[in-house]
Amino acid sequence: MTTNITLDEVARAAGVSVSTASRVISGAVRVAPNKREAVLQAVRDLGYRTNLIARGLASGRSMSVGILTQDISSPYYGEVLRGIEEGLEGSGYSPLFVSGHWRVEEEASALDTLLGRPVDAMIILGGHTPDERLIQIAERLPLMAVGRNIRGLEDTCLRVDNVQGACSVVQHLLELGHHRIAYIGGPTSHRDASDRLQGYRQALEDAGLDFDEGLVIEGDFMEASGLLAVESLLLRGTSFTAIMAANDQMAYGARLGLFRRGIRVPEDMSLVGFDDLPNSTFTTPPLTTVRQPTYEMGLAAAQAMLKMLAREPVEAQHFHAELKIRESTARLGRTMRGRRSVRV
Amino acid sequence: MTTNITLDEVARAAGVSVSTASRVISGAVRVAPNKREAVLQAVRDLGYRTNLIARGLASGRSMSVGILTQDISSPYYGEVLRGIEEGLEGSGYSPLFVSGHWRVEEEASALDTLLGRPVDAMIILGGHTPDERLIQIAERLPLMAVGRNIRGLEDTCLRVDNVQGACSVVQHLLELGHHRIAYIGGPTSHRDASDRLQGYRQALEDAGLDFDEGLVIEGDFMEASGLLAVESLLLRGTSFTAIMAANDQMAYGARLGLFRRGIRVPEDMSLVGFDDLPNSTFTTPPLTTVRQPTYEMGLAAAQAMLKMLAREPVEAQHFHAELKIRESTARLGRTMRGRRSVRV
DNA sequence: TTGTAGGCGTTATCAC
DNA sequence: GTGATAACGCCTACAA
Repeated sequence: MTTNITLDEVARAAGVSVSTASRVISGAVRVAPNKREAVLQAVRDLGYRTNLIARGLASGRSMSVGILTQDISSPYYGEVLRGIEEGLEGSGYSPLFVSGHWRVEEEASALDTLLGRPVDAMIILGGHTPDERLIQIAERLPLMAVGRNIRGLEDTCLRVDNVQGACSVVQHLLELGHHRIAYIGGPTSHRDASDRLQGYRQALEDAGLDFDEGLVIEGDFMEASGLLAVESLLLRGTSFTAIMAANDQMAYGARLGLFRRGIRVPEDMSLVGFDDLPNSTFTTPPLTTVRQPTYEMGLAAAQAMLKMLAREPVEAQHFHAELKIRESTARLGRTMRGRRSVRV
Repeated sequence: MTTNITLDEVARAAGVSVSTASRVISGAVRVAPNKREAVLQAVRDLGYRTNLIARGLASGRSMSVGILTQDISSPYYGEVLRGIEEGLEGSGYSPLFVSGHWRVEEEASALDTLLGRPVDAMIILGGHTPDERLIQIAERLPLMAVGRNIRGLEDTCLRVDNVQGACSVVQHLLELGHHRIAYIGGPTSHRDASDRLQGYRQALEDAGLDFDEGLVIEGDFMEASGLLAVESLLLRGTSFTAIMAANDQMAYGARLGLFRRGIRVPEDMSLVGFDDLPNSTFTTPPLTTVRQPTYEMGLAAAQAMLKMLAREPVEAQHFHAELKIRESTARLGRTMRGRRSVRV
């Protein structure tokens, strides 16, 4: 039990009524300068702090926004969270983070937690919650989504074009002379994963190349699966000169798998990721990847949400995925003399 | 404005009083089975959800705990946050994360935010907030700290022995035959940093080796500073055969710096980090480092805090730092033939 | 401009 | 067991 100073005591100390004290604290309304000072003085003296719970009940606004993320320690969403935090800075709203771990039931209970608080608005990061549920929630409070597309709420969904991003990777590799590009995909249930795979296929098709099932393998977006994927690909015996992973984490795993086999990147094998995690600048070699403006999207989501809370209209925003060419990709054949076979 | 179903409506629908409805919802007290069922039915029918704000006001407990972290996207604290989340699971308490970014004023306002909500308890992760302030807060509500030591509150501070951890690194390197061990430290204002430096010095002393200023350089715990540190060390012209970084992030940077110079790890140079970030298993080569049980500490912090909330006594807990020997360290001289000079 | 009083949704304290 | 009713701390008409 936290027996705090209440507005009542402040008012008494300042010799004014609670309402006057309230007005001073809340700011907006005009109050006589002398009384205002008296109140502020009392606040300082007593160390008063507005009880946001009480204010929330009285005003009907909790001054908190719910953020449904999938993993609080995810390097990918971490950047988005940072952007959201930044965007909320100084707005008076506090973020309330809950994690869904990509499991529908867990997301559902996390959403219930947020609705039960209740929060004034929500930002949804990815996840598998059905569109219907989100639309339902959006009817009751401002809702923004990052990294997913909700049919009917397109304007409040912040996404990058994963198809295009994946295309640009393939094009880059093709330009470097690679024709046999292995693909380590994400879980097919995941929208980003399917979009990126689609980009890979489309770019190959555009280049007049056949899609080869034998070059594709499915991972789960985690490092270990990238490692295993490389092992599997090598065991298959099909030849390839570049690997494209559907995200950076799997690319890290793939990198290690190649390292274990003594296959050099990029001399023997080009490697590309997707996401441009903070770490990708510092891998050895730095990873060619696709940068999504995750921080910016978090920031934009927060700002758009604040607009909605202020009943201002928000319009659709587009974010571009940008290919970051670093040192994990190289022209095919340039170092052919030192090249080892990638066949096992 | 979220016009929600209220207890009142539920009670009316169930044909009972609000008090009875409240009792059913809250659980504890006994209620006639038939009325209980009627209430639960009404809850389902109307889709009632307890308003935690109102409950908080009435009960004096907000059922939320404040977590002061430094960076919501920090890979190090991320693990702790995950542990805390897990530890709170099913307890009814929700975590409220705020970030201080290692800046005293920002931490102070973050703490104010938490106190103003108000939260029922707090967990402090690192930071530079003065001990006095934390002690002051701890008098009003249960408080646990991870990664810092508050004089007078030792029992509620979860830490690992950084000195010992750093010692074990040096010992490992000495055993491998390294005598010239460069050290990339963290900011001196940082307690973990000074402890680790102390461990480095102490281990050298114990081994009868002189401490060489020229082998030590100060970074800021970020990757880029590790890269710069390697550059500086090489420019100094002093020779060394191993690098010990005060955290993994700087070790990543150092790794890249060495890579750029064509210095191989571990053939030409052994490299050790500290923290065992999730990524360190997947760098090339996997990094020898010191594992701190961060997830476990987060979990333990949450559990201890729940105990305190239940007015149960908590006792001091000790966590051990464990040297994880991986592939970035090797015996000196073993690959001497292929060795390049590390002098520039 | 200021104060009084009612209400926000729930829990807690009483009687019954 | 159950049901009125008074808090909880604040905001906000409404009246002065």
